[in-house]
Amino acid sequence: MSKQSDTVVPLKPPATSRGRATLGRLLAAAEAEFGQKGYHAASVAGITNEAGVGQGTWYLYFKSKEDAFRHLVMDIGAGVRRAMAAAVASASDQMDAERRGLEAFVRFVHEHPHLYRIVQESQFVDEALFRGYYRNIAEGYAAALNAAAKRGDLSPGDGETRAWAIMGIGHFLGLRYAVWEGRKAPEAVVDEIMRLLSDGMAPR
Amino acid sequence: MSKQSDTVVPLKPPATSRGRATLGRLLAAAEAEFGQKGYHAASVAGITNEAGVGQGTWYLYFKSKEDAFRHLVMDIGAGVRRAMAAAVASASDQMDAERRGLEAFVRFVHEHPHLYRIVQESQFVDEALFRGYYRNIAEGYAAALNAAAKRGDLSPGDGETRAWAIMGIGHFLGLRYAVWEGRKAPEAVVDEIMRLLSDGMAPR
DNA sequence: CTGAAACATGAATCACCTGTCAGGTTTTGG
DNA sequence: CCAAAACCTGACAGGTGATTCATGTTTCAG
Repeated sequence: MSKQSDTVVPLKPPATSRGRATLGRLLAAAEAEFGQKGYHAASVAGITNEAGVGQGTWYLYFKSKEDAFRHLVMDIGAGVRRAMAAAVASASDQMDAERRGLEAFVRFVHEHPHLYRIVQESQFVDEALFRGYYRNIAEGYAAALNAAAKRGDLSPGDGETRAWAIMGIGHFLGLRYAVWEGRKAPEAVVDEIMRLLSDGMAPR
Repeated sequence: MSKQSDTVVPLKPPATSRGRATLGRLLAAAEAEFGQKGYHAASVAGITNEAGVGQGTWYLYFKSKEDAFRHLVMDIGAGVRRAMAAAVASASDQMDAERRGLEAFVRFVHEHPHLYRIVQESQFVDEALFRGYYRNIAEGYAAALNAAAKRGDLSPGDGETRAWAIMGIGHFLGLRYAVWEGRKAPEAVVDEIMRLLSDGMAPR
């Protein structure tokens, strides 16, 4: 689960419960600050202030501002993958999985309103982190789509291209509704998208 | 064309050709610097330095750092819309227009590699600017799709939802190929996307 | 209870940034 | 050619920011 995480995780996990509480407040404050202001405009002073601790305390838990930011991006990526995998597990067929995945994604964004901004800022901090975020999602997704096509659950077609295309649809769906309007996607909209995905929009 | 632009355009257009040349170098340097480093990490000193002019010169042409950035975002948005409108004008039917539009978009991104980063940074500078960028594109697009559906050039369906979905597909297509790999989208990939858009991927 | 380990602090350091300005240089209209 | 307009400059004023560190305070094992 935390293959890469270990390289950026806090220096040492806190040993006392006081320490764990402080780290928790610091992480929450960091997510809010990075999400609202972006990486560069966010300040360690602002984060520690919001968390109610002294500035020096930050460096007890993180090697640097950048270190903490990486931590956050990878946590978010893992969270998205976990939420979607869970949602899709109980699908009856692949088109059903698509709908559940799309809805789970928008729901996750709705619960993590800082997700987009944090992920997008990551490209200015570490391009590999940014690309990895999407590639990690796309990889598993493409494999699932290819398997579905092979078993006849989808028409034949390249899973990788389909995966990125559907990620794009989900991205803008989440942006419009969860991020901009703070709500889940209207059912009519999801229905329309599912029609597009299943039957396309060419005149019959 | 420049309804909003006027409010942020350089104080006065340069009167001499020397002035126009300097403004041009400044704009080019600003696009590169903002694109590479992001809004907050980019510095006026860095831009003027790259443009080969004194720092004070910047303020002869722009009210502030933010002003220039807005200028850039709106220019880019206008450029995208213009390029896509031109590409689509000669389409024979709507599905043909989709392909031309998609290809024109990726081509435009390929020619303006800083586009994504600049547009994405705009949400930390001025949320309305960021949303406007996408809404401007989506509006015209949705109208075109609705008209096409009405005239029977597409199956019936909501143009707005379709517009945002296809923008999402285009966004990731441009990201993967034009931005990340510096090339146009492979034809096979565009073909696969067109199949998805025209016929969907449900098993027949 | 006690000493060591963990945790906390905020002032100080050093770097860098935006926007201004007084003092030039270049271009242009007449 | 010449005065006015346009353009250019880089040092500076007024800030902010990340990170360090000397100096405490709190927690906990034994």
